[in-house]
Amino acid sequence: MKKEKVKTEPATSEPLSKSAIRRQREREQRYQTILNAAETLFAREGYHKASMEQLADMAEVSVGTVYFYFKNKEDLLINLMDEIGFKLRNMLGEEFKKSDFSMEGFRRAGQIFFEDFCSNHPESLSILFRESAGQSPLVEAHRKKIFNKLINDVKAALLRLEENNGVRFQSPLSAEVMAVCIMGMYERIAYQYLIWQDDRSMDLKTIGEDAVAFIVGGIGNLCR
Amino acid sequence: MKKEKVKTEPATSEPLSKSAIRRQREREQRYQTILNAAETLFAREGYHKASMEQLADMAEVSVGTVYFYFKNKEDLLINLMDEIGFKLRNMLGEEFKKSDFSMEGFRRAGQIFFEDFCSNHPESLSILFRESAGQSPLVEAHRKKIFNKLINDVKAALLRLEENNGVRFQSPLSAEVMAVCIMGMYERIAYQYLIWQDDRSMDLKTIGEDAVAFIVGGIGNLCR
Amino acid sequence: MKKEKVKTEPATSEPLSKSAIRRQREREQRYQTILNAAETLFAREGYHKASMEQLADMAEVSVGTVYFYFKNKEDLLINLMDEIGFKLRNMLGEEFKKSDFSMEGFRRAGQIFFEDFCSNHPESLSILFRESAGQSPLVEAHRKKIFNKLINDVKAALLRLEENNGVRFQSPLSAEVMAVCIMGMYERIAYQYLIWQDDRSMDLKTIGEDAVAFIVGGIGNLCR
Amino acid sequence: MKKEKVKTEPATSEPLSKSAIRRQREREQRYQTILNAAETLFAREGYHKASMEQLADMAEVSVGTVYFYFKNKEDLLINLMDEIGFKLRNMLGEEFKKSDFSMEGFRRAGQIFFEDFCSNHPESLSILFRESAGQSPLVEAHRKKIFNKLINDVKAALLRLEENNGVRFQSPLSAEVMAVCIMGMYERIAYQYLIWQDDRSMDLKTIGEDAVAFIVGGIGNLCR
DNA sequence: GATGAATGAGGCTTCATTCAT
DNA sequence: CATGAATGAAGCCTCATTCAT
Repeated sequence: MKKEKVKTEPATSEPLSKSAIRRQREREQRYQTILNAAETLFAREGYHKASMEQLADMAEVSVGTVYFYFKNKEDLLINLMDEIGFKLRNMLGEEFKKSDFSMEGFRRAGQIFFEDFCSNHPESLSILFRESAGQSPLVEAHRKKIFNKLINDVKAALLRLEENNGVRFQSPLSAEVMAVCIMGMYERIAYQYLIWQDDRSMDLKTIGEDAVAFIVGGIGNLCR
Repeated sequence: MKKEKVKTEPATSEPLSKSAIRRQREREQRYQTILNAAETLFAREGYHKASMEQLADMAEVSVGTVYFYFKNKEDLLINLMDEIGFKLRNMLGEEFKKSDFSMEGFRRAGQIFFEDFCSNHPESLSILFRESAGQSPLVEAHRKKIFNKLINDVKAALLRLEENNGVRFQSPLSAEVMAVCIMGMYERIAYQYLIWQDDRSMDLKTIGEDAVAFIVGGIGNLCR
Repeated sequence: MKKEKVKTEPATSEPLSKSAIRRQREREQRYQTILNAAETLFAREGYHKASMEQLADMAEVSVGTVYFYFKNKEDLLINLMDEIGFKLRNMLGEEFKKSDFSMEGFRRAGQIFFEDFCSNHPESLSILFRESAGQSPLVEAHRKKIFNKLINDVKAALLRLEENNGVRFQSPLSAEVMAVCIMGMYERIAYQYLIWQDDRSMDLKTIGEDAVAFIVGGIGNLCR
Repeated sequence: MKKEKVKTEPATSEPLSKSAIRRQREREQRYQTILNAAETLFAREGYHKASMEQLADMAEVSVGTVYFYFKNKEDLLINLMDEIGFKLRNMLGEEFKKSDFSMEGFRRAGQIFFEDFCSNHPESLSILFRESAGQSPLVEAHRKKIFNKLINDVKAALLRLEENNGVRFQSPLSAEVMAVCIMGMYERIAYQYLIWQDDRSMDLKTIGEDAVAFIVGGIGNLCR
C-alpha cells in the first residue's frame, strides 16, 4: 500500500538516453491504454461489476501490469476522474476566456458541453456523473474536489460578469449558488438525455438552447 | 428469484380475524423496520459496503427474515428508492396544488425541499442521489422512472403555469428541459450542501432563496 | 475485520432449549474439527504453503464455513497455538503438582513431555516450535505469551523447590534463567529428534533420561 | 532453476588481468551487499513479508541483479543461513580451541555467544532461530545441517572433555544429548532475551553466568 | 414465520521470476 | 552485466443467498 507507483512525468531533469526516452514514452502509452480501457469498461459494465481481469483483457495486458501502473482499482478510478475533470475544465475555461467572460461565454460553454463533450465522450459522462458516485470515501472526496473546481470556475466567471456589467447579485452567496445550479442543470441534462436516453436522436441543439436560455434568465434575475 | 414475496397489502378483501389483523400489522411493522434500517445503513456505509448481516443486526432480525420480506438486496434498494420517491413527490405535489400552480408554487416547493425534506431526511437524499447511482441496470431503470415522474410533475406544473399565464414557452421541449434543469439544480444543491458539507450551519435559507430566484428568472426567460 | 466471531462458550446463562443446546454442541464440534484439520495440515504442509481451500477440504467444510468460525488464517493459527499451549501446560503442571514440586517433579515432567506429549502429538510440536515461528507480529506476540507462561510454570516450580529444600540460587535471576534453559532444552530435543525424525531409531527413553540428568545437575549447580 | 549462478570463487586458477581482478572484486562486493541487505530486511520484515523488490531497493540494485547473484529467494536465505552458521561455528570453535577443550572452554564459548555474537548480530539471531524456521523443505534441510554441525562441534568438545578428564558419560548418547541441550539452551535464551525483549537492558552478564553454571552442573551430573 | 449456519463463486491483490533491451 | 517492466498463478477473503430446523 505504501509502494510508490510509477509516475509518468518524473521530475528529474537530467538528460535521458535515447532508449530511456523511448521507455518513458512506452510507459506513458501503456498508462494511457489502461486508463482508456478502464473508461470504456467502467462506463459499459459499471465500476463494481467490472473486474480487474476484464480490464486487463481489454487493455491487452496482464493483471500484474495494471497493478504496476495503478495502486489498486480505486486508484484507477481516481486517476480516471481526475483526467476527465481536467479535460472538462479546460474545455469550458477555454470558452469563458475566448468570450472574455461575457454572457456569451455561458452560451458557448453550454454549447460546447453538449455538442462536443457530451456527444464525443459519453463514457466520460458516465464515469464522472454516475459510476464514481457512492463509492469509497476516498473516491467521494475526489469527486467533491473535482466538482468544487468546476463550480469555482463557473463562479469566477459569474463574478467577472458581475464586475464587467456593473451589477450586484442578490446575496453574497448568489454567485456560488448559481454556479452550483448551472453545474447541476448540465449534470442532470447530460444524465437524462445522454446516459439514459437510448435514443440519441434527441434534439440536443434545442435542449441546449433552452438550457442556456434558462441560465441566462436565471442569472439575470439574481442581479438587482 | 421465483419465490413470491409477501405483499404488505394483500388484495384479498375477506374479513380478517383479530389475530390475523395483528399478524398483518406486525408484518408491516417488520417490513418498515427493515426498510428504515436499510436507509440508515446504506446512507452511512454505502450500498455496496453494507452487508445483509449488518442490516439484519441493525434491524434486530435475522438475515433469513430480511429475505422473507425482500427478494434480495437489490429489491431492498428498489423498494427504498420507491418509498423515498413517493415521499418526495407527495411533498412537492402538495405545494404545487396548494398554490394552484402559480409561480408561487415553485417558490414554496423549493422551500419545502430544502427546509423540510433535505434537513429532515438527509439519508433519503443520500440514497436517491448517491447510493442508488451506478448500480445494476434494474436499479438504474427504477431510478430513471422515479426521476421521470418527478420531472413530469414539475413539467406538468410548468405547463399549467404556461396555460394560466397565457404565455408560450420558447420551444415544445422547453417545459421538459426546464423541469430537468430544476430537478438537476435541486439535486446538486442538495448534494453540494447537504451530503458533502460536514458543516451544516450553511445559510440554507439564502441558498434556497437564490436558487428559487434563479428558477423564476430562468422560467421567465423562456417565455416569449 | 471488526466482526465478532462465534464464541464456542457464550457467557449467557439463560436456559437453552433442547435444539439450541444441540446447535451449540454442533458448533463446538465443527470448531474443533476445523482446528484439528488445521493442526494436521499446518504441520504437514507448513503454515504458509497450506491454503485455506486445502484446509476446508480437509475439514470437509466450505471455505466460508472456516471463515465463519475463524476471523482469518492468522486467527486460526493463534487459536491453535493457544490450544496446544494450554494442553502442554496442563500436562506439565499436573506432574509438578503430583510430585509436590520436588526434584522428582522435573524428572516426571520431562518424562511425560517426551513419552506422552511428543510421541502422541508430534503435530502439536511442529506447530508450536516450528510453524508458528517467524510469522506476523501478532502471532509472534502470542508465541511469546505462551512460552512465557510455560517458562513461568517451570520457574514457579523451581522457586518452590528452592524453598522446600532450604537452598538459595546463585542469583535472583537464576530461577528464571534455569526455566528458560529447561524450556530451550526440551524444545530443541523435540525439534532434533521428533520434528527432524532422524532415521536413527533413537532411544527416546535414554535421551529423556540423559536430558533429565542434565537438568538435575544443572539445577544442583546453581544452588549455593 | 537450470541456470548456473556465479560463484564468487571461481575454480579457474589462470592468472587474471587487472580489470578482471577488479571485476571479480566488484562482484564479490555486490554479492555481500545483497546478502547484508537480505539479512537486515529478513530480520526486520520477516522472510515472507520481505519482497524481492524491497530487497533490491535496500541493496540499491535492480531485481534482475539480485537474480544474477542468487538463483531465487530461497537460495538467498540458504546462503545467508550458511554464512551465519559459519560465522557462529568459527567463533565458538575458536574459544574451545583456545581453552584446549577444558570446561573453561564452555564457559568462554557461552560468554562469547552472548556478549559478542548476540549483542553485535541480533539480526543473525533472527535469521537463524526464527525466520529460517518453518520454510520450505530445502531450507529446513539446511537448517538441520547447520544445527547438526554446531551440535557436533559441541559434542566433539564434550568428548574431548570426557577423554581429558578421564570420566565416562552416563550413556553412549549422553554427549550428543548434552550438546543438543546446550544448543537449545542458548537458542532459547537468545530468543527470549534478545529477540523478544525490546528492553535490552537485561543483565545479560548474569544470565550468561547462570546459564554457564547450569551447563557445567549438567555436564558434571552426567559423568559417573 | 424466524433463525443463522453453511455455501462457494468470484473478486482483488501480491510477488517470485523472467527476459528483452 | 544491469535493468525494470511484464507476467500470471495463486492466495485470502467477502458476502449474497439458501434451507433445514
